[in-house]
Amino acid sequence: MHDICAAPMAGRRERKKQRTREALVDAAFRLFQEKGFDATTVEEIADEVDVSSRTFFRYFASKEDVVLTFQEEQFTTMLEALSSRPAAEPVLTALRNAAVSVIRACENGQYGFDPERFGCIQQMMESSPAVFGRSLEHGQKKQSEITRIIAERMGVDPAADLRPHVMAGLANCAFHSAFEVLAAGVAKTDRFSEVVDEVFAVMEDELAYRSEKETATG
Amino acid sequence: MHDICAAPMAGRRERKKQRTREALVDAAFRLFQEKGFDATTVEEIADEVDVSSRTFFRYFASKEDVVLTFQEEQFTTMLEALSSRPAAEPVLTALRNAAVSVIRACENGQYGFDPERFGCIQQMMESSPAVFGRSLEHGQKKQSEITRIIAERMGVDPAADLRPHVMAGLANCAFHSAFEVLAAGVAKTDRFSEVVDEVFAVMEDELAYRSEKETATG
DNA sequence: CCAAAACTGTCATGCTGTGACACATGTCGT
DNA sequence: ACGACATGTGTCACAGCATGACAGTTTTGG
Repeated sequence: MHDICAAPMAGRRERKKQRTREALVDAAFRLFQEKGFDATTVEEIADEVDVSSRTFFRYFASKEDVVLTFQEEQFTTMLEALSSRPAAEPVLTALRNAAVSVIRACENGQYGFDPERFGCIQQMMESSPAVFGRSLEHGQKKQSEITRIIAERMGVDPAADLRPHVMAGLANCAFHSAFEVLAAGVAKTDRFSEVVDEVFAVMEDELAYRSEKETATG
Repeated sequence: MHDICAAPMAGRRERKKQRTREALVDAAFRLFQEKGFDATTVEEIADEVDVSSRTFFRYFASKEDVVLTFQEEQFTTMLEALSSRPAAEPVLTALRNAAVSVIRACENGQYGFDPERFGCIQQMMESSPAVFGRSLEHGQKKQSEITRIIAERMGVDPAADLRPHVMAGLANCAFHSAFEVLAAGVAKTDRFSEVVDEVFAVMEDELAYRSEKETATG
């Protein structure tokens, strides 16, 4: 109860939990890839690791949560990347660079990311609406953290200024669009990072072009 | 079986179905507002109309579907508005005007929209993640229709050009951002239409501003 | 008025997710 | 090493969503 050191591997119990968790994730992804997300039941996943279904739900709030765990990791990494972008960069550029660099890291297996699993997630997003929906939801929930960082970078108060919120939304939007474009087969490449980069490019170009014209709001 | 006239009110059966459907929607929204979306069960809704739960699911694919029905209507109206925007307008301006006009119509009770129900939906989006998630999902699914119209307007092939996809994504994004901003209490107004308009304005201004600077992607 | 089509209710079933309680295991102070 | 306490797990029970199957009823149309 002293909490002397917040080390990740305190005792045996912690290690065991960690192992169980990883085993569950492994089993889940294996089954997801074999039979698809929807066709895989929580019971099957739990059986594979030889724990009860109840235990599964003590580790993950829902079946989708297994997948979202990785979104979470990527997201955290992205936030760090964003924070360390030079202050001289325009906001959208910083977002673009941060996003692209992290996704590239996933694809290349850097920082402990598993490229195969990354691909598997992409597949599931396309094939299972439930996963996709939860992912959108998760992204929206996490958007506030991006907003905070952007507001800091812009030197404005996020409670009184729309702009950081909208910019954070654009980042989220870029992800979704990239997914949609990839699923629709419109992109020339299969690399998610390149698609995201292109999407950002389109945003910048298209909106810049737009601003040359009149802003007739009538 | 002749299908001589495709009139909406063919026979008594059709009318009855329509009445049941409306009764279900009414009951659902009443209960949602009383007890909240999550606390309301399908059985309660069905009981209120004196039909079985099974019948409820013959009208709606899910509980969330009751709410999404209205999103659907608004969306359709928005597509029509978009199609009839003058071709001279830049794409984003057309999207902005189409979106704002439809939302204003909802708020003012035009075209048969119920402002009270519109407000109720807004409330539920904020309070129930399930509804919000499904709404995002739905929006993403419907995005392709916006894409098609925009592609037509731009005179490009949506199967080979990213731009219409990204622009459609921006429209979706504007909605989400508006919701988020509204829920966070950042906006100076409570009118959804005004918030959406502002969000579009920020997109245009901010990205135009950005384009003045260098596009250093390194 | 009768036969086909469509709608509904009932029943059975599967899956997700949660609460309660007992049992086993790990942890920590002494 | 031993006992007290905290924590994790299994089992059981349960509510809710959603779907398939089948039988009974109403509507439709000739």
